[in-house]
Amino acid sequence: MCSVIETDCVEVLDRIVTHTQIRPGQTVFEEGDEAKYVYNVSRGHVRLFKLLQDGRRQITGFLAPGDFLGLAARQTYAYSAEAITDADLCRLKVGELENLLEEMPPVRERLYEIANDELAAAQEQMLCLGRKTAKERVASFLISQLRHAADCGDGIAEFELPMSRSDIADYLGLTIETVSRTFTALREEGLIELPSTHRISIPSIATLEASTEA
Amino acid sequence: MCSVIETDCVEVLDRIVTHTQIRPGQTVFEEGDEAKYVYNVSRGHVRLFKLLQDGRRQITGFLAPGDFLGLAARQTYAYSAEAITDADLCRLKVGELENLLEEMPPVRERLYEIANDELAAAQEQMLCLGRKTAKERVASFLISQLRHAADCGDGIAEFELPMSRSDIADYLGLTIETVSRTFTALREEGLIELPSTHRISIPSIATLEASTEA
DNA sequence: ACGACGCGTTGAGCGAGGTCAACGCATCGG
DNA sequence: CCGATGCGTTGACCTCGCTCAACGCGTCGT
Repeated sequence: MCSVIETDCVEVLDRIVTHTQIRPGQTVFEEGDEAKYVYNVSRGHVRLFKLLQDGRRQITGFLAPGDFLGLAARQTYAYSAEAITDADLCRLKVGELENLLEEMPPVRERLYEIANDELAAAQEQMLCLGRKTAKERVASFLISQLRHAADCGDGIAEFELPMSRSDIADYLGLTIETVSRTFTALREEGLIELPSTHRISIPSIATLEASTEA
Repeated sequence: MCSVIETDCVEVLDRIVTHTQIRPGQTVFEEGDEAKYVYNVSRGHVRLFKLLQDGRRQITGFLAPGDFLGLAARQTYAYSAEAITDADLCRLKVGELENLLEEMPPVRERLYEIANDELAAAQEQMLCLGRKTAKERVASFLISQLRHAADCGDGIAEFELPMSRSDIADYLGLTIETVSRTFTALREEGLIELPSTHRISIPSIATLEASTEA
């Protein structure tokens, strides 16, 4: 299922791609490593993050099946990547990717689009981190996770959160405790339901969306 | 000086580009506007930002001469843009840009690089907003502004801050007062000097850099 | 010349979210 | 079967940065 680039050329890809499996918590690469490979997530979930020297962590994104990893085209990776769940990745040497790009120019166009989508998401996240309250951040996060889940199938407003409270906290610039308290508060207000710790149900998307700002 | 794309093809550009001048505070475009044009800053400084309904503002970036505006390639702009100082922009219809891209494929490659640089900067900023203290944020900001200024000439560690305290606050996810107090604190610690309100001098870059984290 | 205004600074008090600590609950290995 | 471990929740307290307010200073229009 590495076919996300272009469904036509799966056979070409199969020849130059390596499949790997990783376990929860396992590192794909670390910030500063030489950027030899580009990856695509075919199963499971991955977190991307940056660390400060004293261990403070900022998660810059979560990846789901179909998402790319390490496209940044710099000499070294600008962030670290770890599996959240069991995951399958397919891996491609950056040199091979460049060959591919010369053979198939529209692929570069597609990569450009991906970069711009990520950029737009990053700017939205800056707004979140810089200007929203804890409640607004959590609500925004849940809405965006819902959209992601909705794309991948069912229209129903219930979905799985594969990441831990600690991951959510480090994504939203909060502490574990604040995330937990905010979930509880949202539940008590009837904005969300928590069938289990990692499962979210949203009775009224519009109402929750209203509490993502103002 | 729109020649930043490719020095070779200035003549081609001159035919399809329009020059405009804008005054401090004037809007270039607003979030949600139809993205008809791409711009390049040839003089002055510009701020990019997103707003919440109640007026809270997050500045996502500052542009200096040579920087591009509105490259995001979506249907509508994902953020607003305003002049900080008097500024000259050159403007290009997105359609024209696409023609240009087909004539000169390496330009697309360049745009891809630009997008990735912006993405890396955005991720660094997320780390700042999500996990750094006020002092660390201001120090990080000053170091990055210094690097920008250093690229554009003099190796000396003194430079101009074209933006107001309010802009800095909205970029760093702080209030005006906290920014002001932090400047004062950094000055009292000898980490920076303030020859005037919008002028910064850094006696020891290494020392200031050390206070951008941990 | 001068009041008005915008911008930056400083002070006093407050509150959202952080810190520290205890506890519940599920999972797991012995 | 049971203690250990990891994760999430809850409570009590504290602190960093926010709010509100006053003031200084430079600029501008009249």
